[in-house]
Amino acid sequence: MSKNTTREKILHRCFEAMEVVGFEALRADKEVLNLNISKGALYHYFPSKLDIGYAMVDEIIKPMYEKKWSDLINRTEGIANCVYELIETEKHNATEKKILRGDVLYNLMLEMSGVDAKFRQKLEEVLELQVKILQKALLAGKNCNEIKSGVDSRSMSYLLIGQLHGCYAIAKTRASKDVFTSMVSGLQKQLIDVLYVNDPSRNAQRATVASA
Amino acid sequence: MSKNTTREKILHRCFEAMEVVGFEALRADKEVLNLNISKGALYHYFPSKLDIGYAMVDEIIKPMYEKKWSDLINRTEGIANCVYELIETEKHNATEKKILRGDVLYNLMLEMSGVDAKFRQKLEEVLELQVKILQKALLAGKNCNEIKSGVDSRSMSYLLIGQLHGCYAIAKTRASKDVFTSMVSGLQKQLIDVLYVNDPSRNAQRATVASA
DNA sequence: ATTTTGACAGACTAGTTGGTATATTTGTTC
DNA sequence: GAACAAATATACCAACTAGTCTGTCAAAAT
Repeated sequence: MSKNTTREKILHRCFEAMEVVGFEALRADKEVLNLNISKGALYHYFPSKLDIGYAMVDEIIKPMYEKKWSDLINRTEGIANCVYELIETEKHNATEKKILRGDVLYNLMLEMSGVDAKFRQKLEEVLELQVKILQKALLAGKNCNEIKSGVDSRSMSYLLIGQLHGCYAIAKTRASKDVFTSMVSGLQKQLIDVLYVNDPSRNAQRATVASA
Repeated sequence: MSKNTTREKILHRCFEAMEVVGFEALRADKEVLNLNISKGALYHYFPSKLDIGYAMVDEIIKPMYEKKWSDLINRTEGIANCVYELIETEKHNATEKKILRGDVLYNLMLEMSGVDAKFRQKLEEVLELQVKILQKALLAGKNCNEIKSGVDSRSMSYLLIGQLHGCYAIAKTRASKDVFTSMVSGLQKQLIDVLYVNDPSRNAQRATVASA
């Protein structure tokens, strides 16, 4: 987390740039030059541009998306509500600028999955990590009778992640935050029908989701 | 449709290449060289690479996605079934290779929406075209009591397109056709709960979808 | 018949790319 | 303080990029 070492400074700077322009359009040397780090230092820490990409996925993106769903980890009750609130958070975190950029992971997935096998594999890991968290949570939700017993937790987890992706993608092309929030709201409504035994949007109780 | 003229040959060759590698990675001059068309000819018909992109969207992609939903156009009955079958078609058309490539439009949306404003606008048009067809169909579906009256046809149309996108995106990174088909099946199940008055998957009657 | 035009050919250019070679500095170990 | 390795700087490079330039050639217009 500390950005003290040269390597970490390089990594975070490149990540910030890549968030905006994508991986292929990232000019790593020019980015680090703005930090008064030379090309020599860059290639001292990373043998190639792709290796910077791998490191970004492993060291920044993966933890980022684990944290995103962290409220669900090891939770045994209030699952339905927690899932609902996490999706709600997604809406609240959206800004016009972020929507134009889209979601880093999703962008990378589409950009790099077909370009480099190792990159694809690393992105798949991040995807799988999220799916596993969700899957476990949905299973727990079924156990405490919050989530309908008919749903297959694994495929539902994939679908949920994919659906969120869809919202980002459409909103990016529509270039509208409102499109995003209304699509996510639509998604939530759908989930209420499909997933939940009770309607979590009716829970007036304070959000069980920590603001960490 | 006829690929007889030089311009059309250029356009279709570039499109085929772009389907695989994306727009930025497309080397238009090298592609057309394989057709024994020179760089001079290329830049005779298109002032810039971006203009090739615009033409591809307008002249190839847009009609392609209109055709995709064409069975719904002006339909006044059997809407629910038709939507269901069109999604079913999506599954059947999937091949391992196609899934690795992903969906052309969705790929372009993520790649180009943030890069070039005119490109974004043209992609938005294709999106809007699809949404309008779906929206009209859902509305008609409500009229003939096939589709639940509670659904907002416009936002549901967006969501549906987005959800399909999500399936493509995840399946691309998971590099698996099976992931795609199972996600789409999950989506269909969801739609049955959310959208339809009756369950169209139970309609054993021959598909109302023409194979055109 | 001559000029004009549209369709093409292909060598060339200016700029950029990711990456390397080599040199120098800094820190560490004996 | 000599020896050695890690860290950093910088000039350089080959490959590649989109796009341009000049020119040819055949058909149409005058």
